[in-house]
Amino acid sequence: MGKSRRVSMAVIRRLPKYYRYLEELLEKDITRISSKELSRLTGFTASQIRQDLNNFGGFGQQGYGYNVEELRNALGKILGLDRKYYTIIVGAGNIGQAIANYKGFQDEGFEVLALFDKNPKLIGLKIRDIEIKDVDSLEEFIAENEVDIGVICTPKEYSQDTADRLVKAGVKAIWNFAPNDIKVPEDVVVENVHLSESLFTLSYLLKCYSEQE
Amino acid sequence: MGKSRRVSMAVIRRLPKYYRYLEELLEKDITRISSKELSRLTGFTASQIRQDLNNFGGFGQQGYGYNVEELRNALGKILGLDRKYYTIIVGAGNIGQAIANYKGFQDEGFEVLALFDKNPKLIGLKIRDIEIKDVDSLEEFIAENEVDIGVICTPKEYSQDTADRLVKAGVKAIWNFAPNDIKVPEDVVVENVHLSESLFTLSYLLKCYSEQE
DNA sequence: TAGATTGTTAATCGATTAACAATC
DNA sequence: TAGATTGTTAATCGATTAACAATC
Repeated sequence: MGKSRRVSMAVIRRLPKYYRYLEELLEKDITRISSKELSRLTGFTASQIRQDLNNFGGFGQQGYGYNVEELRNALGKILGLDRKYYTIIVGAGNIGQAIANYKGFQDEGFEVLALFDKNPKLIGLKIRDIEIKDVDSLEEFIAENEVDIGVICTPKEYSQDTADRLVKAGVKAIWNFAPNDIKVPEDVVVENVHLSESLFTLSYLLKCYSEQE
Repeated sequence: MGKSRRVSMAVIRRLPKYYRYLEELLEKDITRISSKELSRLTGFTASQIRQDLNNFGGFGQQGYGYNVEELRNALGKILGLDRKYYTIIVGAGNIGQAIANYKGFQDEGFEVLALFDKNPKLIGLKIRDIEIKDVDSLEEFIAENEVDIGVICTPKEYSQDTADRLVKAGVKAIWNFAPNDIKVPEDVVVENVHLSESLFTLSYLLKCYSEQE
């Protein structure tokens, strides 16, 4: 049923933000919202919001706006949050452990099944009740468990090798925290979190602002 | 000397990636590179790369390309990486500790002076040799130390209050890991790392790919 | 010199904004 | 009904790509 033209990445990256604000509104027991009000919250223009949403369907009603709960649910479905995802984390260092510890993802349906590391001092330890396993058993684990998402938290030297192993074992989605890019086949999706790029952007902006004075 | 028209955010966000690949080339002792080769590495078009760089000056040479070291240094200067930054981290939970532990930032000139938390069990502990202090002493610390960047790693309930306090104390740049947006005055720059938005984008993309089959 | 590759201008493409008829 | 606000089309704006003269 893929009737629609492909939705642009610019739109897609705004969806989670809409979803987040709708969750917030729902918590405050607000039942309806107009694109104008949503514009004030998100900083996007009302026109853009209506355009974005209409990529996926007409969720609103003239003269009324949008029902918060309906729109939240619709966006959740669009984002694929209406199901559970099983994840594993490769690299049980600082970032790997921090992600395993973070409960927010669990609440949204992303469950961490296991951590993997090659450091014998870490293997066998538990983060919450998630075991750190020997990375040598990675393929075996994936073969025996449904793994939807592989999270790469290794140093950059191992990120490509880890990606290759995950892909070969059948993982179709990778969340990459290693500070370099990885190559994967076309049917595998990668989302990068390049923290240093984010930090460098901040330092650029800070420089610009201080020069203005 | 602000001669140039303002550079678009799209360009700015590509600069750290150029910088990263140039560092990599330098490590491999490669001395020159053309926009065409850089295109192969980064995935951006050669035309775009030349356009991007020419926002800041003519770093290349016809028939030759770019000198890797020169361009790396030029980009480092543009990004503001030719100086040291003093940072503090507010919120010494999983993510706060992970960032404090990560040595990569230190190597690029970002030094963590202190962590702050309100949990008495954490106050007094050290991450590497960085002390976790009582968040009540935040203002005092900023008054007595040069703090360029404040990193917010608190739960979402405290992010706005933390931002307000940092801003009031004179901090001009905020790196925000809390899963919500914060409001700051115009002369303060904020860079968000919204991990759940990143994860939701991944789940959207995974859904799209699997539906195609 | 001939070949390569830049810097830059012009052309294209896509995304955002504006406008408004439809309608709740 | 009158007012509000959507969905959608058209207009604008900005970013990317193509092309090529300049020149190392």
